[in-house]
Amino acid sequence: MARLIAERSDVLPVLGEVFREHGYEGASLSVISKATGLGKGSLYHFFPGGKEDMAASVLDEIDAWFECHVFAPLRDSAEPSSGIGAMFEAVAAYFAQGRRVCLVGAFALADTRDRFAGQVRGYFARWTDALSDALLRAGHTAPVAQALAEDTVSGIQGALVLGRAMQDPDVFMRTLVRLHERMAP
Amino acid sequence: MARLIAERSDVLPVLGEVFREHGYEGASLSVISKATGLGKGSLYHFFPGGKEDMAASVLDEIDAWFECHVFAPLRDSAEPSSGIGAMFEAVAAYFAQGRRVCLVGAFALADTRDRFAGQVRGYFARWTDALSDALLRAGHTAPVAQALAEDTVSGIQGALVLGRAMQDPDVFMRTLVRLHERMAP
DNA sequence: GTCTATAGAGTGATAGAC
DNA sequence: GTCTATCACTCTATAGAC
Repeated sequence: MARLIAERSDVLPVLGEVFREHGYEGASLSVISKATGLGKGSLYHFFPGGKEDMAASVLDEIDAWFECHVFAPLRDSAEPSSGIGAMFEAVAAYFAQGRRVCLVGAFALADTRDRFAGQVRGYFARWTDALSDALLRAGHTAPVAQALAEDTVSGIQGALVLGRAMQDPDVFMRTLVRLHERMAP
Repeated sequence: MARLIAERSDVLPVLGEVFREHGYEGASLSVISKATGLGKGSLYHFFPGGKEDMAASVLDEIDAWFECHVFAPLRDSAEPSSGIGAMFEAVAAYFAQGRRVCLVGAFALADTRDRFAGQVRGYFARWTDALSDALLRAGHTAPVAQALAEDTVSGIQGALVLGRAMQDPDVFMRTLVRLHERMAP
């Protein structure tokens, strides 16, 4: 019954949802095993480092997705405003209009921060840097671009927290619109 | 050896720090027992409902602190701007200038959201309502007051996430200053 | 004797590693 | 699937205050 269904890359999105729903500690191997349909043996074959390996791989995958759909457009768009527009669209889609939580943000708040400090920090550092760069090219001064970038990235995270807390995804989309409007030069 | 040291109310702040540091799932009874210096017997005497009871009591205590130092001043200050000023001061102190995380926000992002949904939601609902009320009395229109209140509360949460992620507490204080400035009528 | 606060051995269940 | 460690929790025992 070998090599029929799964590849490591097929498992990562499922793993991501499990960690999002249950958190790192709450995602037990039995929950993971059930969600992925893989036995513990297969899981340890794909992720020799166990649960920590799984979470780190999920963070890597998230980072790659944002690099491709958010950070790169911010840096590389000829027209910075279109890169910024792409960012807001990608973010709205990725977080399912506020119904989905940011795993990196959740890891930052929990004790998982220390365990995955480098990946957590890198994700947010690259995001704010890329956005600040785009805002600079859009005509803002360096300190304004820096402040706006910080406010926007943290505003997105805060809206995800508040939306989840209030059980109202609209909070997220409303906030996204206002954050975008504040960037008008 | 009875009735010498501890009262329930003495234990709550310690419990709060334990949950902040380790999260709900990560705060095992042995960690809690060690941190509080209380055996399981005492813990279950004070909190018959076990760990869930402990966390709910901590949330209640946090709520009471904010009610006293944040929500009430927002609602009751003769001069709304002084209530708002008091809020920013209390928030900076409570979150230790960004070195301390918001337990309610962390619970909102994790699977604990469902378990403590009412308390999590109530905390944020009362905060945004009280702030919106103060902003209204400060001269903003109702929709602007509502939007500003939402942006401010979520901005505070986001700054805590970003600051923790970047391991840079200054992010929080910078953001607090900017959030305050945006409220100028 | 009764009540409250305490400690901690002992429970079955379940965790993650392999 | 097997392993050991640890989980949340229960229960018994006991100290002192009334």
